[in-house]
Amino acid sequence: VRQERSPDVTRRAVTKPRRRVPSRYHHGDLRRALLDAALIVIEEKGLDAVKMSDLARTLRVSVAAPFRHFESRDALLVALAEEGANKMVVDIEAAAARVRDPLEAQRARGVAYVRFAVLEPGYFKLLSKKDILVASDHLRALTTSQEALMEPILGRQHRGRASAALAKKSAGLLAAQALTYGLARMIADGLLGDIDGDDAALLAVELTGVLGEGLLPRDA
Amino acid sequence: VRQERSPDVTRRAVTKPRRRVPSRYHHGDLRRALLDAALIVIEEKGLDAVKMSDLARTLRVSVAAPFRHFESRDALLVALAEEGANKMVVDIEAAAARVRDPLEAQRARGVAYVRFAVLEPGYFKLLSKKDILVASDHLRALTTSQEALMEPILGRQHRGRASAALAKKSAGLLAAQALTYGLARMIADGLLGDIDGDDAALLAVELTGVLGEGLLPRDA
DNA sequence: TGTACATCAGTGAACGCGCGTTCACTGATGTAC
DNA sequence: TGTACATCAGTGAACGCGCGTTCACTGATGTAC
Repeated sequence: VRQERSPDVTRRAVTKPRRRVPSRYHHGDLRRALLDAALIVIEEKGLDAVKMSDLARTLRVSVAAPFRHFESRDALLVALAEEGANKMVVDIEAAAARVRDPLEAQRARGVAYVRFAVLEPGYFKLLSKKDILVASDHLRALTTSQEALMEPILGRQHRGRASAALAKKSAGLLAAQALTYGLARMIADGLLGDIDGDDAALLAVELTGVLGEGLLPRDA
Repeated sequence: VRQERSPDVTRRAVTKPRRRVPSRYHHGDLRRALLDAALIVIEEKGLDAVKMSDLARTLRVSVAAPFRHFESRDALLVALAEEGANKMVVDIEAAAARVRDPLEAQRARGVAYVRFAVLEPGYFKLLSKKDILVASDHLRALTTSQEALMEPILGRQHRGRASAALAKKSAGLLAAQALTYGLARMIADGLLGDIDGDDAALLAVELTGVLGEGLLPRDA
């Protein structure tokens, strides 16, 4: 009994990426297809343009079918956001891992972040919707790092050099984040027109370069 | 005849800010009240929460009444955005005018921008909706400055020192904009939690300070 | 000062559409024997 | 290998609600004479 099932399961797993063509009744992998289609809609027309019925129509499936795979529209978007968050983290850490020096690694993260915003505008837009991020513990974790950086800067009690140094370091980190976040958002919001991933990365490199060296003349 | 009207008009203009209390049939200034109410809703619950019928209910007026003053919901939002854009420009230029040195003036603009984002979160959110900005020539003009900065940076043909210098200057300006835009957006998007205008301004001062001096140690 | 009339800014009821979601159903697939 | 049955993933029709917008109307206000 088990002998028969086991190979079956294996074969299916192996051939998974291949289309199952078939009867058009049972869709190959509707769940996957819904996520993919939604992402494309977000890229092209924004989050609000994602309609369950449109997705169904696009995939030539009845309007009720999507609800076999997602409890609600929100659930679909949250699932998509989680995929996006994973991809983003993987991309960014991969970029950082290629560099030894910690400061350069941080810079590489910033560049990768901007690049991600350009290459995956759908995911990026989705990941900047607060109400969607809040809907999942997994996603919430992504966004709770920045606040800690402010404390040393805003804390009025700069007693001693240690805390002044900490404030300076925090300000540097936050400046770097604000800069990369700002650049990414400017691009995503269309303020810089259409640009490709390479140009975006180049901009990120140049701007973080400015941040490193400073705007003011260095009169030794 | 004219003698009678003239003083009337004058008196009305002078006492305009005062409430006209009255019959509750003719609302004192429904147009103004609608804009104010919409702004509050945006601040508290976001743009999508602005419903014409809710505004009407809040102001104790029938659902049809708002349409006597605005052709459509969109028209109301555009009018509000125009007010916001005016206020923003006034605030920013006033801040810049207080400073002599051009570089410091630019920095003051950045600080004022961040402050505006915090003090007027409703206007700020509204002004970052692309489809609303596009709806008015007046607003479109606000957003078409950045793209020009990219050219010198991205232009592959860095022939001669002049263009290299230009690229450097553009990179500096764009870095400053990205940084302030990023900080403002981080705050508006709630990534930094609740902070007040003074803290926001302090953060902006500190971060632009970092940008001025540079992150890397200055080994003379 | 009083009256007629135009105009403005409300009312209240309803329309209509878009869209998420549900329901009872049915065809296809996999498993047990 | 063939048959019975459970289960899964579809269908198609409809519900229902939220909300922008419209329509014919009416009360209030200002102006002309």
